[in-house]
Amino acid sequence: MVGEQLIPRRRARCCSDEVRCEACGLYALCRTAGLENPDSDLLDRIVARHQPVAKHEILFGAGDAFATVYAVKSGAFKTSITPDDGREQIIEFHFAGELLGLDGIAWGRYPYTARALEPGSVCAMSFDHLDLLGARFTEFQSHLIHQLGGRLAQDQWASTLARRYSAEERLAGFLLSVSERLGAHGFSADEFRLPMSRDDIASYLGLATETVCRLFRRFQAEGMVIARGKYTRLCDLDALRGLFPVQAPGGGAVIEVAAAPGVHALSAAGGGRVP
Amino acid sequence: MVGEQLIPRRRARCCSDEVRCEACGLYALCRTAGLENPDSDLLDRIVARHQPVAKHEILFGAGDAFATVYAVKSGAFKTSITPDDGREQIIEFHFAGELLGLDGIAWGRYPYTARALEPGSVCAMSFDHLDLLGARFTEFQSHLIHQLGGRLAQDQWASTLARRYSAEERLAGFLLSVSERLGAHGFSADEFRLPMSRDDIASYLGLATETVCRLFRRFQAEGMVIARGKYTRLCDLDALRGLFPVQAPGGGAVIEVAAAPGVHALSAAGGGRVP
DNA sequence: CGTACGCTTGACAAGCTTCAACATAAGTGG
DNA sequence: CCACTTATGTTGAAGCTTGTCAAGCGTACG
Repeated sequence: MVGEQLIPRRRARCCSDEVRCEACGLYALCRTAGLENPDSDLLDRIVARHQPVAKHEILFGAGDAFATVYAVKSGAFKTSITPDDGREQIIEFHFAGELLGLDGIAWGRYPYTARALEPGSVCAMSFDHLDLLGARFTEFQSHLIHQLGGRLAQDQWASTLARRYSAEERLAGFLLSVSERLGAHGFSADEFRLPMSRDDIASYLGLATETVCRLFRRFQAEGMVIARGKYTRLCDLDALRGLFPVQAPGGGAVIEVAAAPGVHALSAAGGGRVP
Repeated sequence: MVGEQLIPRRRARCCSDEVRCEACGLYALCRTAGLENPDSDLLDRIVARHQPVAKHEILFGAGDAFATVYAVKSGAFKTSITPDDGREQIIEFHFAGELLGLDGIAWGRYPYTARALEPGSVCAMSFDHLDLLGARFTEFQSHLIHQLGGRLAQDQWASTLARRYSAEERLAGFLLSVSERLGAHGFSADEFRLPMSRDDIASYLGLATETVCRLFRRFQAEGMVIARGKYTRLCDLDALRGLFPVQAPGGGAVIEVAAAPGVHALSAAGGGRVP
């Protein structure tokens, strides 16, 4: 009997730094596994919740056997690979509410290393004992397919972004993307802490650290942002959108779909919007 | 009763330009739908096989409702979007044996346009009547999850490639990727026809057409490739790998996994290799 | 056989990286 | 709590890669 005690949908700190379950990428999967039923301990056998993670802690390493999908509850992570030349290449950043490790499903191993950018917590869903789900397994898969499909479209987009655009456009696109993703999970969309270093941003965008620095300075001189260290405020979203005019397809769709109740992943075209 | 007549696993032209079913990305899904049983017409109600496609023909357009996943049987396709500025941006190329349209699953619409680069044929799997699969639906989903996971890892990789590397490295990586993908589906890995224009390659790699031209010429001058128009021969794979030292993760894994019999998608860590 | 499109090549300009030096912030031990 | 050390961030100048513009060439297709 763990029940509500371990599922604090609304914690004391309402505007806490921890994402609500309803806004988490794992929500649909957890719900399938019995989240809605406090008496069921099925969920607890599949999902280890609220695991604290220290800064710089490694969640999984490149090549580790795939067994778990993580959801970031609070804090932020980076995924990266380190080729032979030793220079770390950032693959993606992962903020509260987003999933980590899905890419390992096909290969059976995680293709990159996941490391915490700051202290935080995760929920860990074990994929080893999904047979416990029984009849719910099919529904579970449907939600998983939705998650994968959404990530696929998002990554195609990020890939295209990186190829086509100039340094200025990339940084604008990056800031807008962070803003949108934080906003989609219930955090402030125009004022936040960028938990990663300038080096990480540069690696992610395929630029030199110095270029990122200069661009932050220029954006600030032009009144578009205020950047003091990791603290970042987007003052003029429209100006940033002017620099990066293309809207990401399905940016927030992952969440909408995942949170929509009763969606049949393979036939529904997005389902209804979450109020 | 169509049976074997419509499933020519070995056509008259053994080394035909058409990929074998066993090497096709849809194979595991087709098998689930009854490919192994010639008497079953279930497959025919779900998959429209060997549809001819003319050069430049559009398979689906950006924004069209998602209903079908295509497998390229022969020929090649490009997927692209055309933003407001009117300049077409290539998202990805798709060769024989590869899937098209998976990205539409989450959004319910195809996020880009798919167009034939040359005359070819496709198999079209309708996602509207999957309820026909009945008890096999779960297995079907497992294979689908594998496909999605594989594509996810591959796209992460392509994205990273585009960001980090110089023009020279990108073209080397591109040629190696084409080589590997063609080889994985039973075609020659060091001598092939590049069906797309230099413009398309440039757009895909985020370079100017002229840069791609100059690089082809330089590669040829250095004896790494022979390029006469679309005909391409990779003479020195090792030299190319020297330019682009990082191995793509799970490059051929999609096929291996999809073709492996009886793999349970969510638990198997890659399964056995296909002989 | 002719025309149109794609491909190739050259000259120049711009943007970004690299290298180097310095400033600031974050961590560490006395 | 402060001084020291190390990592991270910022700024400037020089050079190289790549894009842009312009023109000529080859080839494919009607």
